Amino acid sequence: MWDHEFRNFHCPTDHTCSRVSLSAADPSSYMRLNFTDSLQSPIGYGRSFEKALAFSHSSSSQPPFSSVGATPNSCISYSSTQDGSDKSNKDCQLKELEDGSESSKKGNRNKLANKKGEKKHKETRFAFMTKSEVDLLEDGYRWRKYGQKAVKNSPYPRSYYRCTTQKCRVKKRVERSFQDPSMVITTYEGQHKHPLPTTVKRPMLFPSFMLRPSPPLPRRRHELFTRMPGDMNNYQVAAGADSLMFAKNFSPFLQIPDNELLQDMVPSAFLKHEPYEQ
DNA sequence: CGATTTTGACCAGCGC
DNA sequence: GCGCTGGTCAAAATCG
Repeated sequence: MWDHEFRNFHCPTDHTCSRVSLSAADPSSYMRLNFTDSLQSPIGYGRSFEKALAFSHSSSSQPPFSSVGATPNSCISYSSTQDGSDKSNKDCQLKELEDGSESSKKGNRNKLANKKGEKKHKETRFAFMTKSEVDLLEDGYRWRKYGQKAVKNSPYPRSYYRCTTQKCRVKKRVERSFQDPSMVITTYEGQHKHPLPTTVKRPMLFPSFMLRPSPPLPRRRHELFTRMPGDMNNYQVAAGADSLMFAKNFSPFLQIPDNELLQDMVPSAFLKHEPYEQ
């Protein structure tokens, strides 16, 4: 069950992918992953999530990796360190975030970005699972749905959203696990470079409501689960929607101060605020 | 009436 | 080359 769920999150090769970069500002800080055999098993879904890996493995009593110099504004992405070589493990490489030009004209969009010999650039992705009744969790940003596709072997469709902020190219995908319909898989792609919208609703999971002393409890819960394939019964509850202090609960893998937020540690590469670039 | 969602069509990448 | 699949577009429908 779980193996299927996270097939896309595996390193899609049989290489040892053992480094997780934690901080965009400080590349020297990183977490080290000790992948289990299950993670190194060849898998069939290689096209997704090969750039970012943000799940922690909790099937053993020992944390599978420890944080080293993690910063609050850490970004989690993933790369391979096998032999220090890139040639044979392209699916595991870490790539820096880039802003490509937008080419959305029908019929031209992919041709322009995919000239002869050039591979289409893929933004860094970050994926996580939440337990929720609703598919779309509030993260403080405004999203516009631009597509929905049926997922193979699943009765639940995958929805595609784009950040509504002008010039922001961040996307996210939301799909419900067909093995455990209570679980929602959310995948962020790209990085926000603008502030949170001022008119947005209070985020359910992400932190703007932390600015308020005692926010009312949301009616729906979003619990963030972080784990890797293995023991389904041993996942980590990393976040509860009624509190953003959950970050400390995440700490078996990420050492986050008590007052830090999920936004500060997990999807920060995608949610962190930087001066808006016009 | 503008913003958002729905949905069928289209396109590219990949495997066979 | 062909079929499958994932991702995106854009017109129409719906919403607020």
